[in-house]
Amino acid sequence: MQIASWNVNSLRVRLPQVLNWLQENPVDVLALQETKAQDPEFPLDDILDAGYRVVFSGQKTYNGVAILAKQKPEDIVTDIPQLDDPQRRILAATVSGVRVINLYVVNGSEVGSEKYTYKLDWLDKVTAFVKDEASRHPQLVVLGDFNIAPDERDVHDPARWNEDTILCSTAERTALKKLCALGLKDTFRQFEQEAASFSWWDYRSGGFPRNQGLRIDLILASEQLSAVCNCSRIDKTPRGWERPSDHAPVIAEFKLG
DNA sequence: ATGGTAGTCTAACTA
Repeated sequence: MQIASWNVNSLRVRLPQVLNWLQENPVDVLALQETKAQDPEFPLDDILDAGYRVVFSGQKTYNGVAILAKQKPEDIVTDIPQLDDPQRRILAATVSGVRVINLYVVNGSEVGSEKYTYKLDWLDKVTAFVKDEASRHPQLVVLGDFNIAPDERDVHDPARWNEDTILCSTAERTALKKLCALGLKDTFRQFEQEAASFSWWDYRSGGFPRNQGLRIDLILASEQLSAVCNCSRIDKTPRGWERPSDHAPVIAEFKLG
C-alpha cells in the first residue's frame, strides 16, 4: 500500500499537476493540504474520473484538506474534542483498514506570536486526539504538512534555521517528539537518505534551484505499520514543473498482509 | 535584519 502527502497550495491551480502525478504515481492514498477550496467548489468529478474516491474539508481562501483513495474512505473525522476551530486542517479516514490522519499543521508565523501560541495549543489538542485514535487503530498513519523540521538534518542552514526560528523552535520540535512518543515513527528516517533532502522550498529568492529547503512534510507510522514500511521518499519532480506548489509530494510504501 | 514570490482576491493576509 502506497500512501502519499502533498501540500498543493491551491487545488484549483494544481489540479492538472495532481492528476498528472497520480498517473505516474498511482498511490492508494493521497492526502492533500492547502486545497484552498470551499466544499461546493471541490473538483469532485475530475478526481472521480481519475479513479479515486475522495473526502474533503475545505474553507474559503485558506487551509483545506482532502484524502483521495482508491478504496472507500470511511469513518471520517474533521473536528476533534477541545478544539472548536473554523480552520479546516484535520481530516481522518479509514482506508482498507488503515487509519489515515491528514494534518495541515498551523504555520505559526513567528516564535512568540499569537499564531505561534495557537500552533502549540493546536498540536497539543491534536496529540490528544491521535492518542485516542492510536488506541483503537493499530494500523495508523499520521501525515501531512507538519510545519516543523524535526532536526538539523532537515534544514539547509541550521544557523539560519535554529532553535529560535519558526518551524524549528524547541517548543515545536518538542511537540512533534511528544506526538511521535505515542508510538509513531518518521518513516523517512527508517531508510538511508541523501543529505539535504527537503520537501519545501520557499518561492522567494530561488530556494529550489539552490536546494535551500526544509523537510516539513512527514509520514509518521504506528509500530505495526513502520515494521512493514518498505520505502519512504520525497518526489522532487513536481517542484521542478512550471507553476509548482512550494511543496513536493512525499510517499511511503507499506507491505500489508 | 530585510526582502524576496505565490495564491486568493483587487487590499491585505498567509505562507
